[in-house]
Amino acid sequence: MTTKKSKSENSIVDIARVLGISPATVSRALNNNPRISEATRKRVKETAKEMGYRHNSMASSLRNRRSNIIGLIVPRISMYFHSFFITSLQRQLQAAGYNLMICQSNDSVDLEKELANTLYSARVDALVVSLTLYTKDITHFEGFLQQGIPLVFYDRVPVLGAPAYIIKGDDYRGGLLAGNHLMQAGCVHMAYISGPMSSSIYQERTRGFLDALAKQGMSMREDWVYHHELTVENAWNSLRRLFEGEQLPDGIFAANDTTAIAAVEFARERGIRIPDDLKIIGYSNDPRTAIVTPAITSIEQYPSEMADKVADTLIHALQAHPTVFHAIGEPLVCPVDLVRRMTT
Amino acid sequence: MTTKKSKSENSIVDIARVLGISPATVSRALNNNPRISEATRKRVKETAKEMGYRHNSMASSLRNRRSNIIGLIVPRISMYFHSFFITSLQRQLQAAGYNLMICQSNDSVDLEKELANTLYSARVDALVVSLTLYTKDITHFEGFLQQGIPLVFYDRVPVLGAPAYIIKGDDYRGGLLAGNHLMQAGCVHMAYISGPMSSSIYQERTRGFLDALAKQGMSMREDWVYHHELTVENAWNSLRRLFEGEQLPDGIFAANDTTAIAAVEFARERGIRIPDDLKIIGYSNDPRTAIVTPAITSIEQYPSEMADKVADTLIHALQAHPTVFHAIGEPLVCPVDLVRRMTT
DNA sequence: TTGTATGCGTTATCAA
DNA sequence: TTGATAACGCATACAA
Repeated sequence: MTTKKSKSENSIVDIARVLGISPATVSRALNNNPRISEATRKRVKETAKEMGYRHNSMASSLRNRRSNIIGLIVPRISMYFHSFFITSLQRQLQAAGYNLMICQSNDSVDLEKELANTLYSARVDALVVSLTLYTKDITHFEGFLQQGIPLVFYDRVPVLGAPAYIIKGDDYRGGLLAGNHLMQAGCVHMAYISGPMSSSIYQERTRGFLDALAKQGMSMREDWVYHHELTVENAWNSLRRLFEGEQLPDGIFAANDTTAIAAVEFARERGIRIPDDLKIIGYSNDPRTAIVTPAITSIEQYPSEMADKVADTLIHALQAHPTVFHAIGEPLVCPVDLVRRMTT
Repeated sequence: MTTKKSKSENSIVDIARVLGISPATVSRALNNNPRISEATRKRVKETAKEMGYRHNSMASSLRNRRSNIIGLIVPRISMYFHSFFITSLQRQLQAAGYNLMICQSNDSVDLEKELANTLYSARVDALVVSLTLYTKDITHFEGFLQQGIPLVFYDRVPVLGAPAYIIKGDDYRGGLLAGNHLMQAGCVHMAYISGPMSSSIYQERTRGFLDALAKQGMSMREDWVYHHELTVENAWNSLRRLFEGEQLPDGIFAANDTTAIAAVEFARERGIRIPDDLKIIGYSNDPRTAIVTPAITSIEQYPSEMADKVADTLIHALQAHPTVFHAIGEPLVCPVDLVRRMTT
């Protein structure tokens, strides 16, 4: 490899000059426009290669009024669910000729707003968003709607709905499955550690879980329901409080796997036997749930399949396809499943 | 309702027309050019806001010949090391006004080439790359060098060097630490499960590990050294072969944590006691090593700190700073540390 | 089949 | 302090 810096770049105008033809012809030849002769096309492409020509996406985007870039705002790239979602989404979009501009909100509403504005200015052709835990107001996405730029919310979607494409997991059913499973396993005194109710996913998981219990005529001690960000530290704090009273819980529904793992470690430290004395179920089927001892029962969300749905929706919307893949504002709900392991 | 067709977008020309001033003035006002009066600036900004104006990065990029986009090619976004590296890098670059275009090569050389070309055409201002396991030829990055576009390799860097910025972990020392630690823990019959030697990181970890042993006058059975992609399946295959002979190993250096975790699970299944009968050390200090039982000793690579170095290098290079942060072609080597847990 | 002319929206240069 | 103009590189409508 050499470092030799060549003179300034060659444009289609330079190629045209060299070949003694017009820039328009060069442009058409390079874009495989059928109205150009095979001979010219070949000549142009060869010369372009020789001259080290590279297509300028910025100029092309400006002229075409489309960037071929799709924006993605995700709370945290390092979360299992999102990292697999992204991998799958990117593969699909790449194949369709789009590039992904991935940004992390880090669960900060302010940062989410800033990123939305940046991507708006960057003229992304579409925007895909999984909201922060605390996003209530979604006016920072209004510009996209007004400009008719396809907007897709997935997983953590606006609580109050939105005139956008909405693709979400069946969190209600996930909660229901968790509740039913714990009860079938014999739990009578259940605790629930959930994320903040400002997020759609925890609202629904909570509703599903409580409905499951209610259907069996069971109710929960209010002080055994915790709502906070589901970090390791917060989990331990809640677990300590949960186990400081007389009555001990015999089942815990942890609304994410990080919390479920913390619960397993907490139980180990306290010498609480799992699943005999305490049953635990997590959420997301993070691969970590399979490697801890005992392996944790969890709810699978199929991130790749959800990404496929998002990609399909995007591609249809971007091509202004006559039959829309699914209606704007009508949530598309993706299935979830219980994965039973050793903690229940 | 009138039939007035709502104009899709307002440009600075539209703002200029409304205010009866020139587009140049509008541009300068919006860019906080000091040669514009405070009054005008305020008037322009207010009107821009009212008219729902958004800056067009494509046009601006074309004119300025810089996109403010930095390309990133990473083998797999879901690997712990890379996902934390990305998070940190993105925060830094965001703060400096750059957007990241993240792409995954999925350890495919062909895809890496394609992505390099795409990002080249997309006119990224700089490119950051961690190579696939198999990339030997790096001519697909030559265009960047020829155009003087800053090119940074990190972690998995070109084996033969390159006239680019190179930032890597101290894999040689990591291997050395692993070897010394196993020997200090009393291991005499060690096995080594490594990734393909086509990758810089495994070359160096291997060299370090073998050097450590050699310094103590120890050598390794050649059939106890495995080289393959470090997946769960491959790990189990190698482990099975490793334990099918008469002589059993008393120590394993796994060149990544996925393999170390597999080794722990394998030992559990076989009833091999850890660390009594077998000691295990992994690489990367993936958080998973801390949650398996027993928790695994590993080598910390400090991904965030490496990202900081990459960000510093990029920002200096992009500003054509007189004092370059570090010389082109001279690898910047980042420290690693041993994190001792229960498997040694 | 190819050429001419124009404009996408912005900003740097030069002039006023 | 502001304005007029040109150009960044490309792709299209229209003309030939």
